[in-house]
Amino acid sequence: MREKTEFLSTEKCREIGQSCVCFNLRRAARSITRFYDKALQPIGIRSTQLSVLMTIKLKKDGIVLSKLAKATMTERTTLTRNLAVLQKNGLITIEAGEDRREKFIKLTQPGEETLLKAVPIWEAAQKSVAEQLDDGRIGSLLKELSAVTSISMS
Amino acid sequence: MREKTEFLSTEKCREIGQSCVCFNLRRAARSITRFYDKALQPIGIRSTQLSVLMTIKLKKDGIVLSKLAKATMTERTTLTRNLAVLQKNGLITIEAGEDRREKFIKLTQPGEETLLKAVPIWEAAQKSVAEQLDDGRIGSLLKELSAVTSISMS
DNA sequence: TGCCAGAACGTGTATATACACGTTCTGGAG
DNA sequence: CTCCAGAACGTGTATATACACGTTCTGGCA
Repeated sequence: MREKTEFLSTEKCREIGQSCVCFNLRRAARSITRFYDKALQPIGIRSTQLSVLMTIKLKKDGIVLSKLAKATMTERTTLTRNLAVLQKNGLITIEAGEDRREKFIKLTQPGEETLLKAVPIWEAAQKSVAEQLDDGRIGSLLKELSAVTSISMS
Repeated sequence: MREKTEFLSTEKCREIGQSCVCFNLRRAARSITRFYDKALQPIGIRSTQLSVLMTIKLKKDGIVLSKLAKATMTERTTLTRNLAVLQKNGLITIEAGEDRREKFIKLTQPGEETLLKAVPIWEAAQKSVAEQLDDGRIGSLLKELSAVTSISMS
């Protein structure tokens, strides 16, 4: 067992920084989030909230918390906190189900109206992104993101 | 000005959810972060912290906070908080520069050692991701992420 | 019927993120 | 030299994220 002179070259660091899927994905997410959030600012919601509202809207008569968590692929406890904000702002209601363990999430009227106002804003933002990427690249990007999302923890 | 019966179809919602770059990027980022974080758990750092340490390592004699923020594309005030954790855990030092407005960030010895231990872990995680995506797709993914990251706020 | 495994959920704690606003400091214009 | 515009940074506040742990409740088994 002789002493090894371990050494981490700056080259190696640079290579890791440039190729790390996690870092590059997180950085892109921060950037795109700032972009969408700024666009949504006039109607007082953020991109995360929009995606939650959209997912709730998919179910006519409300959706159970844990189902919503599964649909958005958010940690359940994260979603609990996110929903609390939406409830505070009057965009959703949270009520106990018949099975009293369950929480039913529903859109309120203001929630519906916010969604309506959000759609053209979202479309403009999405269009802007599509234009700033080469056309067609959004399709392959989404496909690759989907693959990343379903990476298993084995 | 007649009353419009505004209506948001579930079809539209589904389409938005499936094509929204922001939502899909954030979701993928959450997923990949969980993956890398779990891998890094044995050495007590997270993926975000690893990328910060790596970026610091790129500069021999420390780096000024705002430069580091630019390099990692993190909000400066976000980085301030992230660095506080690394400092608390003894991985970096933060000291005032000659220009007393500036803060110099440097790796400590434990910080260096943590980086060394992180490299093989990172390589294994990255390799695992590469295998679960089709080969070559990482390259195009990184290219598209780079394009997304540089989207302008115009 | 009584009981318990498991489902569904909340809370405590910690990190990550960003905007608005305030503070300190430097360098140069006058 | 004085003063101030701008640089560099911190703090308050709010949202987003996730793990560990605890609580409540349901349905089925003995």
